[in-house]
Amino acid sequence: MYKISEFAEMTGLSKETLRYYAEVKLLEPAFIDPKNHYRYYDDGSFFLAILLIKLRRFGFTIQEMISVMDDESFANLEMLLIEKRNKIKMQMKDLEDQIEEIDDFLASGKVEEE
Amino acid sequence: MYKISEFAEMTGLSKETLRYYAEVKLLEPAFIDPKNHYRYYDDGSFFLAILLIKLRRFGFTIQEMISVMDDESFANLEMLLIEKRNKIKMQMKDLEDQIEEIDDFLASGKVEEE
DNA sequence: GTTGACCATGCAGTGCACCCCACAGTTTAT
DNA sequence: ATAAACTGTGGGGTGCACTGCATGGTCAAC
Repeated sequence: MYKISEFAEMTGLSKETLRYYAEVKLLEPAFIDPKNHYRYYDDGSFFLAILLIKLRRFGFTIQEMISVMDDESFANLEMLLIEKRNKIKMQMKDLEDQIEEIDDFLASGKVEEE
Repeated sequence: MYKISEFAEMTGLSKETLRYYAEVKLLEPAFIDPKNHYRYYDDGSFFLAILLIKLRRFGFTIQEMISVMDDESFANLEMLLIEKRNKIKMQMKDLEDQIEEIDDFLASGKVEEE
C-alpha cells in the first residue's frame, strides 16, 4: 500500500492529478482510511495507472478512460483503440494537408517579395 | 464598406469572432463610425481576414497572428510559416509513434483475451 | 512532545478561442 | 411613424484536464 506521494512518484502522475482522478472516479484508491481519509494505492492501482497513462497518450479523454475503466473486462478497449487509431490517421491526413497548403502558400506568396 | 454581418458572411468568421479579433487588435475594422461605434470593414480587411483564416488553419495562435499582423511588411511571416511547418512535421512524427504504440498494444494486449 | 513533512478538503484559477446573453441604442423598410 | 432587424457594450460561460492555494488535521522522526 502506497501513500499518494509515493504512488505519484511511482507513476509519474502528480498528486493533484491522482486526487482529480479519484474525484472523477477514474482511478480510485485501493483503500481509504476512514479515520483520516488518506488515500492508499496498491499494485493493482499501479497497473491501472500505467494503462491510463498509455490511454492518455493515445488521446483518450477522461470520459473515454472512465468508460474503459468502468468495464472490468476491458471488452470495449480494443474497439476504442481502433477508433482512436482511425482518428489519429485522420489527424495525420489533416496535418499532411496543412503541410501542402503551407508549401503552396510559401511558393505562391512570394509575389510581393520580389 | 461592409457592416459586421455582411463581412461575417463574406469571410465565414462569426460576428462574435470579428468583435473578438477587433478587441485583441488582431483585425481592426477599417473604420469605426464615431457616432454609433459601428464597425466597418473594407476590401483590405477582407484580404487580411482571408490570411488570418489560413494562418489559423495552420495552427497559429492568436498571439502569433497578432505578431504577423503587427508587421505590415509580413517579413516574419515566411519564417513563422517554416516554424509551423516544422512543428506540424513533429506532430506527424508523434502521431506516427502513437499509431505504432497502439499497434503494439493491440498485438500484445491480446494475452488475456485468449 | 515538538517540529516538520505529509495528508485532507473545498474552491478558485489556468489557457485558449471564442460563444452567448441581456440590455440598450440605431438603422432600414414599409 | 412604427416595427423589425441590426449594432453596440459588458460580462459571464464553455470545455478540457488539471493546478494552486488556504486552512486545518495527521504522522513520523528525533
